[in-house]
Amino acid sequence: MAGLHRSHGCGELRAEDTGKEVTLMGWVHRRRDHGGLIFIDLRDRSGLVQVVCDPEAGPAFKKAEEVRNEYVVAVTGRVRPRPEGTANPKLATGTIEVEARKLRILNRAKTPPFYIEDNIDVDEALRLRYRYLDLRRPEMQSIMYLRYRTTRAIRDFLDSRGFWEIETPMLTRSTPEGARDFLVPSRLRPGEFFALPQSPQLFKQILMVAGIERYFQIVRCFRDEDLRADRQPEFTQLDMEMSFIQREDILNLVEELMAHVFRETLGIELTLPLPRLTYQEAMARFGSDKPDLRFGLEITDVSDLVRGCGFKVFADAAARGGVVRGLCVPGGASFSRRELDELTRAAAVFGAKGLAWMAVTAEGIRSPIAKFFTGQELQDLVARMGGKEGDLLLFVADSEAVAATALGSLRLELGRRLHLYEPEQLAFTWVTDFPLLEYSPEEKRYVAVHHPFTMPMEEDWPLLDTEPLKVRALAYDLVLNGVELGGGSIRIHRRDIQEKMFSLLGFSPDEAREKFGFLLEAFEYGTPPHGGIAFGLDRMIMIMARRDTIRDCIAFPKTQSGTCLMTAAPSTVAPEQLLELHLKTTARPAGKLSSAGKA
RNA sequence: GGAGCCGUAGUGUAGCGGUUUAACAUGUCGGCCUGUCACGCCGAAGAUCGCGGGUUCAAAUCCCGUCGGCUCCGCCA
Repeated sequence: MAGLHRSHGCGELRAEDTGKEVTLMGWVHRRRDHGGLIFIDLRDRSGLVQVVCDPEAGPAFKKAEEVRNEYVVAVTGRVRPRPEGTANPKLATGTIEVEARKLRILNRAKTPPFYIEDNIDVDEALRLRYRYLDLRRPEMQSIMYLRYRTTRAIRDFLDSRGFWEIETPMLTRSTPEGARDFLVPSRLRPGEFFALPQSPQLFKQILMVAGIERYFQIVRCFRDEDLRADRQPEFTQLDMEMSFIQREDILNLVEELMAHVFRETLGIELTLPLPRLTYQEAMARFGSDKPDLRFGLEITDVSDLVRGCGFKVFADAAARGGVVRGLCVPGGASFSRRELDELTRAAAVFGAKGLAWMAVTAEGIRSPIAKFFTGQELQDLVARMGGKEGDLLLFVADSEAVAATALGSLRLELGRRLHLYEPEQLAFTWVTDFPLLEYSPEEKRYVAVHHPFTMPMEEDWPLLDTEPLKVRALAYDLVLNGVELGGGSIRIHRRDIQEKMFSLLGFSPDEAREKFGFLLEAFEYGTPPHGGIAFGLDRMIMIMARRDTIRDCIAFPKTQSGTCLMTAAPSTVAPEQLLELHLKTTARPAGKLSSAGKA
């Protein structure tokens, strides 16, 4: 490197730079050796440029013969226009090239196990094992850059609205409720453990007691649960909390935040206000508490129409307090037997015991169950569901919850299959008025749908004593394209309501003090009304980058089994380390992970 | 905890109706080549068919187990 100073990024050079003497540093993307003339596509973070090594131009040519893909090199030369007819319109730098005078090999490279370019078709395990090569690919770099620009836009916006970013502990206390904790043993306190935070929930509320008024944090959170395409054991939240506000204030602020972020990062203007659905509506119409509003295909309830019908499955479901609901699939009458079987299987995954269908044809209704209905009943069903010739009516008869979720998942499957939406579309919606409580059969008690500090809606307070399951919470989720981006609530700041809540959750005052003592104590010293929200940043980036998994939006993600293929973590540790921590394991460790380092 | 899909040269695939020199593409290495940009042409090397066991005269191929990856259910206040 001595004496060499990088003057430009490879991708920055343009026709205006013609004649300039430049020094570039980057990776050899490709070498085209014509014997007497060598082309090198040189790549760095900014892009690609063609370097020409001509024996006449200097000693670079000799060096270029040694060069291989992914070698790190420095090139000094002059920018010149490409000869007539040799411009490359596919490259931003395609009208010019750099005539290399000097070329220095800064580092050699082994041949990489996959191409360093976009749209590669390799096993994801290989990409994860060689993540540093994967991240060298332009599409991955652009996601990392998008992620950085997004957090910067968030910070800019919240700063302009008077929010302070404050850090909260990573080593904290295990609290009941919620996901499984990751535990960290305390060396100094034998037998005791810290937990990694599932979210900074309690701390941010205490910051409100502390008079911070407006807090945010872009913060790592940890949940020891099974992974999914959109779930990692460690993930990043945008966490916010505000004092002296009401629900509307938070929703409005978040809408402006989203509008700012999408404008600054993607140049997309959102139309405000964002749509809103209540939980009830979302479940009834879309069969989901995170409905994908990029397309219609709404669910229709026909329970009343089939109550007395001759088809026992429907009539019984309606009579026993269940529901019969359906979807009208445009053009679905042409589905094959096999496609119908697939849909039935898809519905079964979510607990539906069966899927009934009726095809609307020119000759009338074609269906294995048509014979159980009168002509009038069939006519009413088709009319209610808006069926037209060529459509397919699908029905699920079950409890309300099963019918809703089964049809909700069918709806998504059909939306995808029938291309009912453009993948590019962005459909935000708020879902509000979540139930405060749900009943847990395993624990035989009520559990909080959101969390134990969520404020019930004031008009439902009387129901707390009579029908707690009907109480709605001042809780809200922001949903984008069927993905839950985040959720929050107005918090309880009144002691009597908090005590009521604990008693509904089955905690005695002593238990509540034992589990949440520090928060309850803080609340006794003058708590402002407050509320907040938290967003899954990884998921947000996933949608913005139009990816199918958050693994693509995290620099170093874990596999579905929670391991890191690059570092081979987790691993066993030295016996002395365990001894120091006063730990003894009862497990035989699983098979060793193979890692790049050991290969 | 459960269901499904996948695992064959560095990479992506074919072969799976049991007997093949395990094929193709690409990459790699060597040679030739002064306007290519997925450069081209010629040649070469490269595979314990994820691992273990079983069935059989014979297994990449069939069976069982196991490991790893992915998707989903449960789980994720």
